Amino acid sequence: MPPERAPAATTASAPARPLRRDAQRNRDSLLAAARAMFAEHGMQASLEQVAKRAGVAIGTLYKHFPARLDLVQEVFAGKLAIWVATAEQALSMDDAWEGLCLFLETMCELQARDRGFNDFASIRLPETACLAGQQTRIHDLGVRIVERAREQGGLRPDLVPEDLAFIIWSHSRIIEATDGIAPHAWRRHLYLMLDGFRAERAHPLPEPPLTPEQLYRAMLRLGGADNSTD
Amino acid sequence: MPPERAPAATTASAPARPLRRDAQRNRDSLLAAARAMFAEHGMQASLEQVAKRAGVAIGTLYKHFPARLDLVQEVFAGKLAIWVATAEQALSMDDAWEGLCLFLETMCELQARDRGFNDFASIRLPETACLAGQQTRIHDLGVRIVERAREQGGLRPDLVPEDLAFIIWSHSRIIEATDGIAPHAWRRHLYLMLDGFRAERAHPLPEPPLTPEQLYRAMLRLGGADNSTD
DNA sequence: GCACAACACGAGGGGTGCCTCACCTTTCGG
DNA sequence: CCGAAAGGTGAGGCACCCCTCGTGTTGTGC
Repeated sequence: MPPERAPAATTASAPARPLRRDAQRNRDSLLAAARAMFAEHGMQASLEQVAKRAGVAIGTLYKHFPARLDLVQEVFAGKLAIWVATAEQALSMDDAWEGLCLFLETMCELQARDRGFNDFASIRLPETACLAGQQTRIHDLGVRIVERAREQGGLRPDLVPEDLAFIIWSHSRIIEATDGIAPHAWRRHLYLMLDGFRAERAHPLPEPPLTPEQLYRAMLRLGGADNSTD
Repeated sequence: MPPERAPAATTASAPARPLRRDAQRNRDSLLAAARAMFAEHGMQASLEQVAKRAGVAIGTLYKHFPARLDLVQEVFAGKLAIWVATAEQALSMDDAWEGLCLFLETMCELQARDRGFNDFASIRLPETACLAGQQTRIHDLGVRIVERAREQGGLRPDLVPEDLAFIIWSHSRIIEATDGIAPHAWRRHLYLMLDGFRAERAHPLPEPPLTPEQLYRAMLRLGGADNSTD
């Protein structure tokens, strides 16, 4: 267990100990290749394919990114930052309902453009991961966006932040199905769901929401820990 | 390409040429094992595991079911029949909206109880498959259920039968996420979506529905035909 | 321009899963 | 009770993927 990893500047010079020039070049190729592979094939894309696409041996990939998650996190750090920024913008809007729409639409658009991010949004990183903090931040912002929309009266009062997971998961599969066939279909689904989210004329729901623990466990599981039945 | 397959009595005596007793026994074990494996692990469960669970050699499995789809179809024929029967019942109800609810709730419940059926419901079988006709029947019944609910005024007028695929796909992922953690969570999501489906809550949708061709292609793709990017 | 640390390489061991086929074993009709 | 046909078997070929590590290469500071 390596006690620490350098903050890992994504492309440019690093402060601590600048990589050798060939190392930096390979690292960049790997990240570009991974970005492309993950976008096309999802977060589970073969690392050997990534290395091949980067024009680099598999051992080199493992030298730079000992675990798949190291690669995943560097690849998606940027999009996660966009997501966070959008959430902050959404919270700053006067109309909380419009803020919610902006938040969800941006989130779904990020998912739709990148099957890797689609997977990434559905899971929860282990607490030791360096992006775990950003994920927590998104979570907190989401809570506030939902609560504000509820308080302003646009959002139905029985809707809780955990319900947003339904949107993420729904989209995850809808995008898998329609990607390349009907690239904007997800938006129709989103607005159907949003109509279900509105306060006006809401009907009672038959089940309580997920508890935070249930949500956490579900997202962890989608991440990787196999709880098989054996 | 064998020109025909016997209608394949699921467990009992077959009319054409009764299987040898050991063969029948093995066949039944295989079906039981496959039912269990598919229910736990989805339609992609390892066939070698299925054979092992049935206490039978892998070659025997392939002798009875030369292609995975042969096994899948026999396993899910029963549930598909239940689905069809429910759809017919839904159509016979006076209140079309309640019919729609019954139809969707039963469908989702079948999905929730069986990860294999969850996958199965999301795909379209190739036209040569022996259950393809039943799938077409479900599709037709779904169309009539939706149209009737629209005509009676409960369902929003801009909702088309193809939109039901959103529910199937959504649930597919939600069940993957929450199975064993929050076993009824899917119902909350279903009723949120249903609120979005009601005529009284409709707001304009930003995208046209999937065309039947798009839907068909999307479901075919989830089935298996890889359209890779190479 | 040298020497050594940093790095790249890729064969190879381990795992999983698909599917086939040559060779036994069992059943069942006569 | 026998023998032929139906059926069962599982090693093995193939493909994929994971990850490691001993060896060879290259950049860089002096």
